[in-house]
Amino acid sequence: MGRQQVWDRGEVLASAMGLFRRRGYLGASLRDLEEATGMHPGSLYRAFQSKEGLFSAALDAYNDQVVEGRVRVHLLDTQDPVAGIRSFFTSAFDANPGPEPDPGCLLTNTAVESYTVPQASEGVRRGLETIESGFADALTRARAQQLLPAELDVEVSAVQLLTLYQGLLVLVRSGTAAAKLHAITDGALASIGAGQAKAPQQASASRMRNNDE
Amino acid sequence: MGRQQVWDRGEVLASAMGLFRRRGYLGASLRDLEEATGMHPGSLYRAFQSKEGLFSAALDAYNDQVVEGRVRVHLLDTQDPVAGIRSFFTSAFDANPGPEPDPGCLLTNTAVESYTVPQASEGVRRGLETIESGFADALTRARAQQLLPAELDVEVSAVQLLTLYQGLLVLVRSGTAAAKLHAITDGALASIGAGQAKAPQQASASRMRNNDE
DNA sequence: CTCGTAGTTGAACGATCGCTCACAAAATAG
DNA sequence: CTATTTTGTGAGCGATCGTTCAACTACGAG
Repeated sequence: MGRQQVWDRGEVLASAMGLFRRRGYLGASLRDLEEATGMHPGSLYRAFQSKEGLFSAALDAYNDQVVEGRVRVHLLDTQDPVAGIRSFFTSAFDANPGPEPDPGCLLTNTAVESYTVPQASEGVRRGLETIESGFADALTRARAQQLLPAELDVEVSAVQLLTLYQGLLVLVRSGTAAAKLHAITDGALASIGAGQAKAPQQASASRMRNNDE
Repeated sequence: MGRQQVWDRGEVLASAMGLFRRRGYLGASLRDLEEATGMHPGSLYRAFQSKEGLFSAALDAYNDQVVEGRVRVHLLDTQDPVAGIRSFFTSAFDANPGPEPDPGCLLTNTAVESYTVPQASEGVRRGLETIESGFADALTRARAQQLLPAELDVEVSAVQLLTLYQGLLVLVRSGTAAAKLHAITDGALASIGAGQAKAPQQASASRMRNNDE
């Protein structure tokens, strides 16, 4: 019984997530969120109790949809795990269609903003672990396919890739040129020994040199 | 002629810098900044014109003092450049004395918060470049001392270290355990080929395994 | 001692913040 | 229909935001 809900939780969380990714927790005001989601403050607070509650739900949705989706597509379900690692990196800065430069990674941004949203740290931890274990899976398969050196330490390399990836996202936000980001991606693959058995794409031959956008 | 200024610009900027590092630009309110610096709004605005102006000055001071100082001590003035690179990494999460967990890197935080403080991007760029060229200098000297492989590409490795370092700072803010951060540092040195000629400290023998603080 | 100048002080401005709540609207039950 | 329950609506709350400004205080010059 009672009136039926007219808004879709997934759509609302997607809109809120987009705003939080672009502007951060503090930078997204409730008025902004109302406009983005099309909801009114009463309904928002009935559903999520507070701005923090909405953020928490958006972070969970980000983990469940964006992070897990990207990990699955690029790292788990790929035929060529090495190419998957590469595309996992490049898709973070390539293929930003329109005028919006970059939506930002909610995990990276929230980790840095952690002082302001302390109760979100568990969500951040969960997302980072999802990425790390995705790297570990891809590395294990790549090693089994002899695309990587047999003596590669998968656990250590997975953390290394996670760290490089987070650093790359920081550089993306700082406005680093795409060529440099590609060079970093090449270096990441080189550092785990890729290219000693195969060379699936055009060589990484010094894409650097130009420093700016 | 006229009344003489009673506050020290360096001290005021140091206090403001500390607050911005801990809480970010949006998270540090003017009331907070007044308390931290001991100044009153009138004087603050007379001297810095706006909150953004104060932040800009604090970011410049951060580059000139903290970043350049750390780069000089660990990367430029060291006898052993490889050990310097290691200590540059570890000093970002070790040696946090008291209750405060971590002040945060103003470059990392500002890059991520860039939407809110667009005119700070030049300062961020400058700081990142200082670190990168510091790495390049240390790598060049290390290679000359045959501490690193002769075929090492200094430019590529310097960007790689910068990216890893930024990623490390994100992980620090996410509450990653110190053991894991040490393992990342070990991996960073391993990825540039350190340890093939010398082993200046206790081995990196799998410090991993424990996942949490 | 007076005057002009540079610096300090803090009350208070309008705007916006996160949030509440009384009420209206839409659904089911009897 | 009426009664009950759930959801949507939006005016508006107190608090705080970044910022301004008029009064006040210390200095040097004449």
